[in-house]
Order: sequence, then structure tokens, then C-alpha cells
Amino acid sequence: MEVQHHNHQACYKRVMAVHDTMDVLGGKWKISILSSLGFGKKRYSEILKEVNGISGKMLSRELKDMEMNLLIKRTVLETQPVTVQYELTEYCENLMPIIFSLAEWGTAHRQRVLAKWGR
Amino acid sequence: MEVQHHNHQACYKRVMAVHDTMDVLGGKWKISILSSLGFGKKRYSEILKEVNGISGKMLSRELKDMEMNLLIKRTVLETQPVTVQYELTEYCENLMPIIFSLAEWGTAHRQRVLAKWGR
DNA sequence: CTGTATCCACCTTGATACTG
DNA sequence: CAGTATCAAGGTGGATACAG
Repeated sequence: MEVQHHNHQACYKRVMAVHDTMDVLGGKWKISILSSLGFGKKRYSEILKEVNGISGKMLSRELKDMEMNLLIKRTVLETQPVTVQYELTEYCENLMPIIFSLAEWGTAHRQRVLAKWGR
Repeated sequence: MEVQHHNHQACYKRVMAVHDTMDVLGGKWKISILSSLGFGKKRYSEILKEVNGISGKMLSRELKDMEMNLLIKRTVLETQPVTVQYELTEYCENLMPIIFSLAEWGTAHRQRVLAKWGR
């Protein structure tokens, strides 16, 4: 059937597209880090505190990865000792509404699960 | 400062909320599977074909996991041999616009990367 | 067709110690 | 402060064989 065939094409494409996105945003911490940076520039140690549970090694690694993907910008401030600021790129700003939506859904989901299973 | 403090609270909350979401949607395949189901009911073997690269074991595992999280509904059809239909729950429908947004962003991102590095 | 069980290679992550 | 290096442990996912 015509419609079925068209649907299959569209479906396949979208599955691939989502997969592309997750290649960039996958991993345990990336979206949390972006979410933190969504509130403004942050120093390395600030992110470390705000993203609960992440280790220094993973933070460096994920930051570097996202820098290469043009999602964030890294700036070294020549203070004593050195401090480093991270911020979202303009490019990445497009992504933030989606991430905020994910946050809202997560909150709602948690409430739903709590309501179902009680405490 | 007042505003700083308020921001930090809000930031922390949102990072946690996003983390909650990713607990449910994390993993290599879940979002791709949901994306596929977003186009309508699918049988096990259909999803297997549409979600490129997934193995049968992982598909079962992820489906079961999402069923427990109330994201999808599983229905056994007493055909010969048995077939099984999966579909999104009404609850999960709320999530689909977000997933579609992720797909759109992924497509745009891919184009951007291609434009930058050529071919 | 729709799974489950097992085995195993690989990857990811955390802890710790260390550098500039 | 902002990382890097190393190691060990556990998780993740694929292949295969098998079951209902």
C-alpha cells in the first residue's frame, strides 16, 4: 500500500536521525552537563559540583568531546591559578529547549512512578 | 547574591530531572525504538528490521524495560505462530514531540558537520 | 515468530595518584 | 584549579544455540 510504504521510509529516516543525535548526546553525562551549562557559563569545578556523581575524568572527557562537536566553547582565563570557563555555543542553544523538555518530562515521570508505587 | 543562588537551585534541580529522564531513556537503543513505534504499532520482527544494527537480545531487553516503565504496551496475538504487537502508551505520546525534535536536530547537525568537513 | 540462556570480548567508568 | 595516566571492575552488547 502506498501510505504504508511512505510511512516506512519516513520511519526509517527518523530512526537514523535520532541515532545520529544520540551519537553526539549519548553517554551517561552529556545531557546533564549541557543542562547545567544552560544556566550560564561555568567553571570546571562548578560543573563538577552541579552534575551529581560525575568524576573529574569523565567530566574532562565529555567536555572535550562536546567541544569537538561544537556544542560548547572552552576559554582559559589567565588567572592565578588558571581557571577555565565553559559555555554553550550559539549552535547548541537550539538544543536547549529540547533538553528542558526532557527535564520537565523527567519530573513528571518521577511523580507518576511515585504515585503508582507509593513512596 | 540572590539571583545567583536562585539560579543554582534551579540548575541543580534541572540537572537531576534530566538525569531521571536519561535513566529511563538511556541506553543505546531505547529512543530509536520509541522513534520507530511513533509511526504506529509494530511487531517484534518489524522493529528488528527498522532499528538498524540492534540484536534480538537487546531488542527484547529494551522492550521489556520500557514496558515496565509504562512507555510501551505489549499485546500477544494468538495467531499461528504467535505474533506480538508493540505500541506506545498514551503516556509515552507526550514524549514523542521531544523525540521528533531530537531527530530534526540530528539531521541538521549531520548536515552541519558535513558542511564543515566536506563530503 | 518471539523470545531466553550462555558465553565472551569490549567498552565505559570510577578510584587513585599525579602534573602543570 | 584543571586536568591526565593508570589500573581494575563491572556493565554492555553481539553471536550462537535453543525453547515455546
